[in-house]
Amino acid sequence: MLTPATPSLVPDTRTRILDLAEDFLLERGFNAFSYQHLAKELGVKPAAIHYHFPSKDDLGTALVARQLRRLRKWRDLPRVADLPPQQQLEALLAVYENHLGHDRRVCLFGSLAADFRTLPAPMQAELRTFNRELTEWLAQVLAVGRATGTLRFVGSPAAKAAQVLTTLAGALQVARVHDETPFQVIVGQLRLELFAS
Amino acid sequence: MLTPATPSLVPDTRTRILDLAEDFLLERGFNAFSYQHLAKELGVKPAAIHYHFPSKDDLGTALVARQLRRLRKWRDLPRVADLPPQQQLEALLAVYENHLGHDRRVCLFGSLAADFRTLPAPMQAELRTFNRELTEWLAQVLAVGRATGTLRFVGSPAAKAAQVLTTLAGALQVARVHDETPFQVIVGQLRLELFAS
DNA sequence: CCACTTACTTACTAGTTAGTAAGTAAGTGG
DNA sequence: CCACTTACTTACTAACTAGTAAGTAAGTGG
Repeated sequence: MLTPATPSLVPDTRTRILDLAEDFLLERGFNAFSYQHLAKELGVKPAAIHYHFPSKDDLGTALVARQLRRLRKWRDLPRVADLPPQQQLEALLAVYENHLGHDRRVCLFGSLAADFRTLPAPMQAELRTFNRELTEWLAQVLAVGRATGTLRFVGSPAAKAAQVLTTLAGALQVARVHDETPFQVIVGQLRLELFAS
Repeated sequence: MLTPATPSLVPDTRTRILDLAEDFLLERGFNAFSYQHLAKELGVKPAAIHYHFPSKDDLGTALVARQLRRLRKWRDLPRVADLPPQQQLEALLAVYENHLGHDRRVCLFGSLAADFRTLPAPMQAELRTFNRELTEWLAQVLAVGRATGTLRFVGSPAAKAAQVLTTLAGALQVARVHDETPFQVIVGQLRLELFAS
């Protein structure tokens, strides 16, 4: 085999394409990079990318599908799934703080929402599923957290989950436009309101 | 004059370009429309648009600058400035609900944040000013509202203002990806938390 | 060892992009 | 009435876009 099943230090080209495309997507937006940009940076020809992902639509869809698989894997990880609710929420906040530390990358949702209507239908569908599953997960976390007295909020868990996730996605966008400060301020406000004192 | 100073039913070409570019920007994103798209829809040649806005950077900057002028005008309008805080907040929510009703358009900030790093520097600067002034205005509204007992929140008015505006921008993006429901849910949650019962 | 697959490169097409230069018709100001 | 300005159109360029077709070197399975 040219591509070993055992993970090596140098990932195969397909993975390197996905990784770089994700970089471009989260840093510049889906309509702001081309196969030429990818090819040049990877040291291959644009046609090599067309070999792995015949069209940019295929590439974009693969990108969102991979992120959805990551979400499901992360959510079901024992070190996440077995945590008490307030620590599950902290783990979620850590993911967004990690984006912030990674050159103020926005999250996948925040990078695709504005261009949503220009995206291929399968990509739109995957993104909807991604957002829905993440919201449902957080709603469950919030419901248990309030029931056990470690988290505090008014209204339904579903509404609060939608609000919190929307705020987090937006906070990364604000961080990009200004600097890290507003993100820290907004997340500080979320902690202040959610964590029962 | 070819272009009367008195506002007519048919705006001049420059204004028609700005209006249509704003449509495209809020519906598809800055990197997803071209001078050809604008020209075709307006029934002019692309060079006519270059005449009014030599480069797309100029057009984009004019777009954000106009929105900043609108914000200042709206904020200082007697029918807004003279309102009690809770009604000023309602007026702000009405602006976002109006975006929702207008084919689920995202707001200017939400449409530019993802592509921010691909934008010309003057456009970035205008967007920063726009977001800063809006946040400062809302912080003041919240401060007065809490002092007079009509609005309720913990933490600083500045932090709460940043959080609320970020949530509103994000809520329009979520509405685009799904439908109007999550927007209504998120704004309902905001009202529930902010308006003193 | 030979047919086949994988992972590319080379070479190309047709369409789109922003942007420019030159021309022009219509109106304006002195 | 004439020089000038405004608001365009026509005609063009150079670069870039996604995408395709054909070729090829290296490895794989029978």
